[in-house]
Amino acid sequence: MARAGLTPERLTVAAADLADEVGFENVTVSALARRFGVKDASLYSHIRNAHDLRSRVAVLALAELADRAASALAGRAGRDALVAFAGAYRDYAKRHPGRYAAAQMELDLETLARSAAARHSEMTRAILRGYDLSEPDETDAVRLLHSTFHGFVSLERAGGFAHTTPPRDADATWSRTLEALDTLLKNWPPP
Amino acid sequence: MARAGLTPERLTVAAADLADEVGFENVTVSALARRFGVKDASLYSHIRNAHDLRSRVAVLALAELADRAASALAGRAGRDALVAFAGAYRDYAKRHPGRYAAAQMELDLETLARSAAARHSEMTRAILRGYDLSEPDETDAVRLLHSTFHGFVSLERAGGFAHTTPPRDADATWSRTLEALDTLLKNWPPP
DNA sequence: TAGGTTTCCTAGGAACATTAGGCAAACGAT
DNA sequence: ATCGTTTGCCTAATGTTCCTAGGAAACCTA
Repeated sequence: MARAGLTPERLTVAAADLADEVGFENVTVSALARRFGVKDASLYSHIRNAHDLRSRVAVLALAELADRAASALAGRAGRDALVAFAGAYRDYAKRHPGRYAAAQMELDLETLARSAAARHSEMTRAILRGYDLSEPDETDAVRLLHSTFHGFVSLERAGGFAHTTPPRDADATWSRTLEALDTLLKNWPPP
Repeated sequence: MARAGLTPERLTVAAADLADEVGFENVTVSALARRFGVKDASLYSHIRNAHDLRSRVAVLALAELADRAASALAGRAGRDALVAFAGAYRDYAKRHPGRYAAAQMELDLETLARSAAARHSEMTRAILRGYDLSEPDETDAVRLLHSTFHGFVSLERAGGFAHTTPPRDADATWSRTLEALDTLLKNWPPP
């Protein structure tokens, strides 16, 4: 019987694609095996278990997201950098809902350490160099930006902005939010 | 055989408690049946299916959260109101991680409409009355506050703030974040 | 081409989700 | 009280998923 050529990497990418198609919560070992035309048990030579598989998707997504953010950031500074970075973030979440959901998964500290999470922080810090903040304000601002981007994207995806009175386009709110954050970083309150 | 006295309400509360103890993703029909000492099948007279059960937990959590926020808000205005509201939000998430995770579940629009989601928006709007914003800025600010609170709590829980250099207490960042948001609302950028 | 390794298989068990149909407890009306 | 009706929990059964153990065939290497 011809072999399917499974590897942890191929499985991870396929699982990520599956997540984008049917939702991260529906990424199962069975579904993935089906996609490769092999039996469930065959996957266990390449991944430890279902949780391991999902973690790998999370790590992949974090890395991809960091790559896009890095590209967006290249050659920009200050407010431009902020807008580009945030745009890359939101765009990725829109295009890859399953991957983005994976990236939000609770990773154990070891996996988190091996992930691109640190790159995300560094990039956010790079943006802040265009403003005038010193520690610990910079760390606080990094966290605030992360929180706001993630919270916005997450609420938008959950339909939290759908039924408001008066109606208001999410894109419009997004630009205004970025303007507001820019203003805030320029007027960061003294201790 | 003595009856167990199951009702949708009791099941929902028990499922919410279970979520806080073992995590929302481990709330299963089987585990809940075990807790009541009945067979799995017995629950299906009271809930439609597993998804229905989890949605009910989500609706419960949203309502509880709205109640706490409302209490926190009572008699306060402006910056005080902002801090109290946000504190209630974060505190609930810390005390009830399973319920909070449930509240983040993607609800279908019908369930969302029957939930306390609208009360949350109204309360956030109430806070903003202490500042000087008019539409559509007010809607944008509501969304920004929601996003930031949710994003912060969500990242904090996922361990996103654990390993930063330099180290920085999450509580400290939280107070500074609220100060910053207060400043921002007082200096909301013109269109 | 023979031996060893890797890859995928079969077989099987445990947990969970769900449906169909049954019996007994609770309840309401006489 | 008792009779019928409703309701609540049961047994039984099916399908899905996760996972382990051990076997056979494909691939690699000497």
